[in-house]
Amino acid sequence: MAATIKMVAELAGVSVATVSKYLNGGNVYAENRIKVQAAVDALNYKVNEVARSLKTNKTNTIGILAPSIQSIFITGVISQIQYKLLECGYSTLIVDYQMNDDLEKRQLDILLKRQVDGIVIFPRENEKDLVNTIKDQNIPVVTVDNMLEGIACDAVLADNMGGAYEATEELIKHQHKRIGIIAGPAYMYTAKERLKGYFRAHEDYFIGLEEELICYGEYTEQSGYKCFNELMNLREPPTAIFVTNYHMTIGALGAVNERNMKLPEELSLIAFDQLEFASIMRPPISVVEQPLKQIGEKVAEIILRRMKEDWRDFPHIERLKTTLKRTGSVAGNIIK
Amino acid sequence: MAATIKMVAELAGVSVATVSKYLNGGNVYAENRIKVQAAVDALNYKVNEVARSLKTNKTNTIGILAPSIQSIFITGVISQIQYKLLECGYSTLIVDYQMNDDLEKRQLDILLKRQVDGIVIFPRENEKDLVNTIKDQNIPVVTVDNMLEGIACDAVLADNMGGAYEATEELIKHQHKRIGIIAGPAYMYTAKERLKGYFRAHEDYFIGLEEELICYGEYTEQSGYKCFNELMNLREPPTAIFVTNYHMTIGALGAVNERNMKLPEELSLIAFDQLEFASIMRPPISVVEQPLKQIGEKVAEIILRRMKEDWRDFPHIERLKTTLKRTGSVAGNIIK
DNA sequence: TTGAAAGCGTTACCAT
DNA sequence: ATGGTAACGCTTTCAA
Repeated sequence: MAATIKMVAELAGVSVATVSKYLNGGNVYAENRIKVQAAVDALNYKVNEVARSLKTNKTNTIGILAPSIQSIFITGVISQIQYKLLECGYSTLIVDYQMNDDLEKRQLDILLKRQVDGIVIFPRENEKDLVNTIKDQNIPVVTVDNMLEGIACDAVLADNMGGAYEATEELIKHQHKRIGIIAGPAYMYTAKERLKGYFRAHEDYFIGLEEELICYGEYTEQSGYKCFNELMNLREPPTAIFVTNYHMTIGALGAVNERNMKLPEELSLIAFDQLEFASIMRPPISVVEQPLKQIGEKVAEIILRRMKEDWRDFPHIERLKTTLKRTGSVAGNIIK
Repeated sequence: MAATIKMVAELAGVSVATVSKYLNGGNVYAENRIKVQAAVDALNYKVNEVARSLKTNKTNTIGILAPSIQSIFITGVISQIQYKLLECGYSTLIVDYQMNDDLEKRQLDILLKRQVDGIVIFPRENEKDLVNTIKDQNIPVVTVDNMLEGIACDAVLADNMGGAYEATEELIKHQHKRIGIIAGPAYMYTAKERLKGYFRAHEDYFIGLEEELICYGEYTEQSGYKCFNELMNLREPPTAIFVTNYHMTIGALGAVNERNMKLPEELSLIAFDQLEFASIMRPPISVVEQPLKQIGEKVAEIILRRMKEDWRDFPHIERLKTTLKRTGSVAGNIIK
């Protein structure tokens, strides 16, 4: 049976109120401080956060609603959020909805029932209702890696357009004119932004866009594989391909192997996302990396501010710079 | 302001006791059921789990204490645990101690203060004290991917010895006689077991062990790189290498590239762990995979049983079979 | 500075 | 079946 504040008070010979004040850093006679601390030690007392939460109406917990916890992007960001929040005395309740709409609702419900003080959500597409539900309860919410259009909500994401622009530009500068893109689902904000970066780079360098060079995948390995083959089966295949996320890159590289193609001689390739294995591929894969740490830090910072009722810059949209890692998967003469 | 049970009771014109009974599936007049449900809907009432927990002394939460949530092994297992527990109405509070002893203690403290009903821990080495602390509080605890020796505790892990045996045997069957191993830290249980499998296979096939072929890494990328080079710099280097975890495999493969070596012609290689990229390497890397899902399921099953006070088979040690994926990174004539 | 007591939202006992 | 009420462990107000 765990010790309670009452037991501590009795052992120390003071009132419960005094113990509470001591524990929360209030003014207590030096003499009593010692007695209370002795009792705490003797009983190995630990405050019951459940009771505290009920009384204070604050759980010091923020919920994180993620589509999956098996993606390095997501866990990297979450890990950083956790770390930052921990410093400020907050815990995180992470729930994973396995890309399933129903489960997502249930999981959000759980977070709400547990009275989390704030929510971080990695939306996929249609969670406007969810976000509104949360806002209705006056719970701060920050979205990550996506923007829910037509809704006022803080959001933190990578500069997807900028990153995609940089990737495309890198290919263009290597003299590529026919650049294929394996894009994400047309309804996803990040996918749209990445595509936009690809478009802009073409415009800026006066290269015409070819419809057939744009293939929409589903951010999955299978679709990456399929799109890659579609692009390479064109009458006039691209000389370079930009793959816009991790899983599709795996699929595309599988197809590269199957076709026994040599990178970068036969094809230049550049990817978007965190690729732990990028450096050990032969050749290493050039990649536009997202700033995981900074994203996590920014999310934590914003949600902490909101929980302190600081709404000055609401809604805040933060786009963080990506990093292009140039390695050996892009070939061609460099112009410029 | 969120609705409370009292507000529901008032609106429905019944007592809070009746509402509570209704919510918890007790016997309530059909007429009242309807009235209460109507009030619940009207107010968008959601039970306050914090208050419920205080009263029932159960949080329906289990804590997961992991060294990091950025490893696919760990997140794969956690994801499965979450999923299974969710079905039974439990949530999971995941905390990540970033391989840091102090942080680990703090995080455990948080779990305890939050009154979790059970704890799953991925220990590294010296968490016997921690586990005892938990047991002292009568909180069920299950360890994953490690065995704390000299302590009675449920444990679920891959059959590390069997998997390592199989990997080594695979190499032996391809006529390799000088097989290097990049082992884990000598103090880690899983590392010891994997090494033991390597030893046993040598014994069973009457191949002498060579001290110099055993290199102890730290389960990190850097150490994998370093060990690989040490092995290949031997006067008589191995013809095959068994790398015993994910990170060291990345390091080793980096060294392979740097040396511009051709797998499997110049060296056979086999790895242990989940390697998402194994199949897209050229050649694909043969790998002994851990049964993530089954590990997660088993953990959930055991902790659920313990929380129900079913201690029949305590302490239960479960070793789950690994799977050898044969691909193209092992060469040699096959004997059998 | 201290302590008695109210009350957070819920459950569960017990009388009705 | 229903409802009044005590109790869970804590914080906070207010009087002393």
